[in-house]
Order: sequence, then structure tokens, then C-alpha cells
Amino acid sequence: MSADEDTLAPRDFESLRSLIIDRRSVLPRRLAQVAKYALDHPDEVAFGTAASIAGAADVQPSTLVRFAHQLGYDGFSDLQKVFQERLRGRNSSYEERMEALKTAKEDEKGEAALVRGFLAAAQRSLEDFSSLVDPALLSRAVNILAGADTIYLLARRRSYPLVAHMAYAFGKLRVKNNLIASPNGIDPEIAAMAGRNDAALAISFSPYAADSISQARAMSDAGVPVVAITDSAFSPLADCATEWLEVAESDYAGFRSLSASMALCMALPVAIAEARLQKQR
Amino acid sequence: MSADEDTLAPRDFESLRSLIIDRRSVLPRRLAQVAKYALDHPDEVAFGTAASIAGAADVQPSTLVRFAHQLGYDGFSDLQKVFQERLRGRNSSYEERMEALKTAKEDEKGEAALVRGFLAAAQRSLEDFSSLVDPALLSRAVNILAGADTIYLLARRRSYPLVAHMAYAFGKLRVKNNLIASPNGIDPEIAAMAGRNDAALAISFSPYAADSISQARAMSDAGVPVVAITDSAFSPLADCATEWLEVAESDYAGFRSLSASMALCMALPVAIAEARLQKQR
DNA sequence: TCCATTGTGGAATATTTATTTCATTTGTGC
DNA sequence: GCACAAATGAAATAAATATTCCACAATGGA
Repeated sequence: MSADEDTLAPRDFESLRSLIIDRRSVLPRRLAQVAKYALDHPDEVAFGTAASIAGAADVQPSTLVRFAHQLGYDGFSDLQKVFQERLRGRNSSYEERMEALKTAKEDEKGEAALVRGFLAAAQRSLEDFSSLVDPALLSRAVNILAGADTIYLLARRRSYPLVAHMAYAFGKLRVKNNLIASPNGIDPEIAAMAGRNDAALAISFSPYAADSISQARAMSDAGVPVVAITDSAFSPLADCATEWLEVAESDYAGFRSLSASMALCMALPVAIAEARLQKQR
Repeated sequence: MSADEDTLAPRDFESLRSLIIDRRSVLPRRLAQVAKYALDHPDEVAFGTAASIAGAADVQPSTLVRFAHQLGYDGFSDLQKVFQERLRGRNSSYEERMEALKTAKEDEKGEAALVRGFLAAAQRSLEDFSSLVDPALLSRAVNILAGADTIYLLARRRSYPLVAHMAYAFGKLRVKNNLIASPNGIDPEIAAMAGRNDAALAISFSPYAADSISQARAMSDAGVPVVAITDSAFSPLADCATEWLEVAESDYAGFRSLSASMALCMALPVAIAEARLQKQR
């Protein structure tokens, strides 16, 4: 057990990569062979078994374990995790940051820790969502809404702040809209005013508010195009929507973030207003 | 062994996804639960073990195997391979992806670029704000609000979604609150109901909504403690507030982000509810 | 209400997979 | 070319993981 093995063992792929490149020249033949194979076929290392990788790299499984030990890992499985993280949506630099925040938690007083927790959840939501943005889908959704005479905004409870902002943004951009959130109980009647030339934007996340769903379905049945923002392919909203956009938010202390959905809800009005301008020409 | 199981078993993720969406409605409870988990957390399914995935989805490992069989696979491992294939070749280290996002702006079509722009602005806001969090100040602000009988929430226009969320969160946490945003023009009268035992939380960013400011000042003059969230030391809100918290948001396409303020507005109710619990003891 | 069918949890089992061990080979300084 | 250390291959072992099995519960039809 040389001193090396205690100090090393990077947890993120980029550091590991540099380490391997550094070390390769001083490694024995078989280990160098593994080093080369690992950097040339990182996907294989991430998904393969010790035996399959060893076969492909033309070494013995035990050589893989030795290689991992040499680099300071507990074993091959430990090393493999780094290769897996690389392919994961949230990779280790993210994990590290979360760790940093978590440890900061203990130092700080309760309130600041809480704020950081929510900031971290928000950040995570943004990152996760940014990899899910589908330009074609987005384009279809914007098209539907840009073609509408009046846009009906439908959301309750946790999602309500999102449409509240949209109503504000649409107002500034002079886009006709109708926020279905009246405190006087005539929501269904307002929803019934929507026709084929209008469109609805419905937002709901699990646990889905029952009347959001039923009103969205009613509008959809009435031939109103419905664009939905929701959190799963199995959301009842996804069912009845003409197009639906997926946003999966992280949560903290029992409250889900709104940052990704909010960013989307800020972009939509601008995109819609722009699409309308282009149609006028 | 029904005929189904021979004919099916897609080898690529997209087909599998459609198949699962199709089938889910006719699946038994636990299998549907697995279906949802699998589509909501595909990375976990790709890298996890039967036990870890089963744990996360809150089912038994055997249920995973049944699920795979139901879909026509040999077993869970066979199904898992499809989830792994999805990630192969997608070698996105975190840095690479962030770079891609920033440069992709120019390549991508309008709508997706717009969404990315707002996501980036949100991210910047979060980062900027996280370095400004002042535990002591936060603690004083929470104290004021935790000591109040009723919390009056005051915000207009762009800031309204923030207090809309807070009203929701306070509701869930059973904290008495009063959202000053009535559509019937009696806001000043509602504000006048606040007394020394209450407190106000006012939010306003430049350009400051005139009546937010005047109502905040009125309450402050009446001896109501006021906690403010605003964007500058020179904000008129900072003037009349007992304590004020600074949040500077980035903007994109003429609309300022709300992500940092929103994170703060999610943390505050939780912090306040916790502080109240501790006071009771 | 009963029966038959289908679904479910949990433990037992089988299988796969990683790791360790050790005999053998290879390389290196003298 | 000899002795010594380091490296290697192959097989044995240990650990983990998936799968099967069975008793029991829930469900739906007669």
C-alpha cells in the first residue's frame, strides 16, 4: 500500500481522466493497457461487467481490480461509479456542489441553511430541465398558443404563481388572455367561453388539483386546443392535452421548486408574442 | 404466457417509452407504479440495482421482474439494458453540457433559445444571490415575521407571483396571513387592519409599484413591523422597512428572473413556521 | 357470499459478478 | 546467469444481485 493510494481517487470523470493520462507512462504493461482501453471506451467501462471489460481490453478481471487499487479506489466497482456518473444527468460536479451545500448547512444557522436548500433545489431543477428542452415540441406548443384568439390560463394552488406571472407578462405584451382563477366560483363558466379559435394553457403537478384537470378536459372536449405543463407522462393533464411539456422539479423541505417552470413560463409569453409578430407580416 | 409477451419487448428506449405509456392504464397498481418511476427516473433505472430501484419506487424487487416480464423481456436485467443503451454515446460531462448550452443559443431555433436564455438568467440569479445570503439579517427578518399575529403580504405586478406562493405555503403551514391583492379596490382598508402585533412582508422591485410603496409606508407609520424584499439599498421600500433583504435578479429579453426571490419566498414560510414551533416550547 | 383469478410481499434460491489468492512468469540489477 | 522483486494469469472464493417460489391478500364475477 503506497502512500499514493490514500491521497488519490478522484470522484469526477475529468480529474480521473487527467490522473490516468499522468500515470500511464509509469504503469506496468497490463495496467497501461487497461488505462488506454478505459479512456478509449468509457461507455463500455460504465456499463460492462468486470469480465466483459477485461475480455474487451484483453486482460484478466483481476487486472481491472489492480488498476482500480493503483488509482486509489476500493475496487473496480468503485472506479466504475465514476464512469457511470459521467453519463448520468446529474454528475459528480453537481453532487459535489450539493455536498458543499449540505455541509455548509451544519455550520450555518437554521434560516440561511434553509434558503440555501431551496436555492440548491432550484439550481438542480434548472439543470435537469435544461437537458429536457425539446425545440420541436416547444415550437408546436408556441404555435398553438400563438394561433389562439384568447389564451385561457388554468392553474391552481402551487402552480398558480406561474400563471399569475404569465397573465402579467401577456398583459405587458398585449396578448389577450383570461386567467381562470376567479375568487367568485364561476371558473367553469369562464372556461366554457373558450372556443375552437382560442387555446388553453393548463399547468398542474402531482398531486393534481382535481378541478384543474376537469376544466382542462372539458375544454379539450369542447375542441379547444390545450397546451399543458406537467411533471410526468402519466399526468392526467398529459392525457387531454394537444401538446404537453414536461418539467420535473426538485423539492426541499417538502416544497417543490418552481424555478424551471417559472423560467419556462417567462419564455412562453415572449415566444408567443414574437410568433404573432411574424404571422402579421 | 400470453401471446403478448412474445410479440413485444422493444429494444430501443423510445419504443419502450411509448409502450409503457400505452400499457400503463391497464397495468395493476404496483406495476403502474414501476412504470411511472421508470419513465420519471430513467437514469436510476439504467444504473441502479434491482434492489435500489425497487426501494426508490417503493415496491419489491420481484415486482420489477414481473414488470419486465409483462412487457415481454426475459427479466429485469434485459429491460435494464434498454435504459442503458439510451445513455450510451451521450458522453456529456457537466462542463461540456453547460458549454453546449451557452453556445447552443445561437444554433437553436427561436423558442428553445429563448427558454435557455431564461434558464441561464435564472441560474445567474441563484448564484449571485447565494453569495449575498446574510444569516444574521435573515434571522432578524424571520423573527419579526414569526412574532406576528397575522402576516400581511404586499406585492404587485411582477412580484405578485411571489406572495401568491407565500399565501399558499402559509396556508399549508397554518400560518395566519392576509394577501393584500383584492380585486375590489379595498387594499388600503385591508392594510389598515394591521396592528403592532402583526407584521407585513412587502416585495417590490424597480420600477416600484406606487401603491405597494405607499401601503408599506402607511403600515410602517402605523407601527406595523415591515420586512421588505427589494433590489437596492435605495429602494423606497428599504427606507420604511424594519428589516430589508436584497435580491438582485438577472434579466433576459426584458423580463427579470424570479428564481432567487422565489427560492427566498419558499424558504421564509418554512423558516417562520419552524421558528413558531420553537417558540411554543 | 363464495369461488376463482389475479396481484403482491417476502424469503429462498440461483446466478452473476467482483475480489482475493497463489503459483508462475517476467523483468532488473548485480 | 542468478537472485530478487514486481507483475501477471487463472482459478477459488466471497459478495452482490436477479430471479423464482409460495403463502397470502385483494378483486371481480357467479
